[in-house]
Amino acid sequence: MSIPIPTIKRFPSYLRILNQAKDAGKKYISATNLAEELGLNPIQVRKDISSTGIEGKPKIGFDIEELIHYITHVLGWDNTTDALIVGAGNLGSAIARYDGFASYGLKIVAIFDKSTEKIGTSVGSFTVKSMESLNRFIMENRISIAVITVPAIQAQAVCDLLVKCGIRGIWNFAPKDLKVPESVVVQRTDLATSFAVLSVKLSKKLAESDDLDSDEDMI
Amino acid sequence: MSIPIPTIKRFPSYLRILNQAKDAGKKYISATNLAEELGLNPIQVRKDISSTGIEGKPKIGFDIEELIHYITHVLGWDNTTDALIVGAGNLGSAIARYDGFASYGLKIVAIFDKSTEKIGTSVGSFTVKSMESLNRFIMENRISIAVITVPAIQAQAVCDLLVKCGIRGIWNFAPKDLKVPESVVVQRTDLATSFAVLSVKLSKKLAESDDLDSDEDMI
DNA sequence: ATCAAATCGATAAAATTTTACCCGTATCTT
DNA sequence: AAGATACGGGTAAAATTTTATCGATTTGAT
Repeated sequence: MSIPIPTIKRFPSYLRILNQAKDAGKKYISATNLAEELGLNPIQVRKDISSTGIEGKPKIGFDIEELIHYITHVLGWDNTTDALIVGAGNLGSAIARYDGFASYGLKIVAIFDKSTEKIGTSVGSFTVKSMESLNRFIMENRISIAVITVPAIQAQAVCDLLVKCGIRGIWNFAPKDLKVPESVVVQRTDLATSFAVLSVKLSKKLAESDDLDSDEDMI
Repeated sequence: MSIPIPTIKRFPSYLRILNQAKDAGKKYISATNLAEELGLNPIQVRKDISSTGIEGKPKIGFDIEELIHYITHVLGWDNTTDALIVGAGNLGSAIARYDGFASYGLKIVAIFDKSTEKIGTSVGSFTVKSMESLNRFIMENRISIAVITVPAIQAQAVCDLLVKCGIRGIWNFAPKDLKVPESVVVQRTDLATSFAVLSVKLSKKLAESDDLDSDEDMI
């Protein structure tokens, strides 16, 4: 019944390819095709798709529209959710200006910062609001998702405040593991984590090619 | 011998806590302690640490300095690697201005863009360079890592160019699954993927608390 | 109309990752 | 000095995720 997290993580990539294929005028796509496009195992793609309950046709593949519809629904991206950003630094500003969230069903509606120098200035189409106005804003606009882009040292305090204001989902870009009550969901997006994987894979790869080099020398 | 990817992904978090503890003047830390700090299972922490070969002392824990040293080494963060950014948009600029990469052993040394309007302008402490100068720059400075922050539609072309120039590791922020030769490593950092997980967990959580609410109504 | 090729779906095997369990050891308390 | 406690380490079990296998189905070609 519940869909594995790794599958959830692949869904956005599927969506990208599917939308691309749809735009290209295609009506069906096979798991094999999707897999090639993403560098995945076709069997895995079929399994992922099967978790949505959608059925395909042998020799044809899956109905693209149907896949898009169901995956979007499973991700909850078919309804737009309003969110706010706390932290108008480099990253927060970049996120505020990014216009690609619409396709994730996410709509940034405000950005907050505690610095008096930033309050009132504009970031993209927003005017930076004060932390004092945060509580009221969340209540009045029934916001349930917040994006944290403050420095690590302030992250927990901001998080606590957000939770107190009733925020239920936190997308955390600060390099800090936040503690929240059981009723709140935190998802961390950490550059360090991502880069760690790149670092290790790269060293391994470089070591491999060094090995090859020395092998070749021996010929 | 080879360390599991999930372990690698947890290492940066360990490092953060360890450095924090070190700064607080502590000399030892237990797996239990680390686990609490990060919301992990202590057994898992011990297992992760055991993959570095470091041994702890019962009732005391692990030597913090030693842990920091080994984890940093495993991640290859003990030597600084130069990297460049391609794409001086919002995200590229934010990354160029971010000064936290030093602790990952990563040093951004230049930023490139194809837009004639951006070339020559400054982003943080850098001056945006032209794509024409990319090849020469990579050669002369022996760059092996590149960060891609161009729009999805240009990502593959930029990637191909980088590979041709000899780049071996690509940190891809574009929402696109890049195809590269076997000798090149790509790591994608995708906002959509991260947000997908948040979306699904949040809907589940909200559904749960709805259930609770209705349960309570029945009392 | 028959056969080959492509693909799906279900089940099971393999691989990976997480968690449990038990024992030994160092420290602290009384 | 004895015993309780906190913790590490090793082995094994459990859970999760990925991959393989095989039969069934649809299409297109001969």
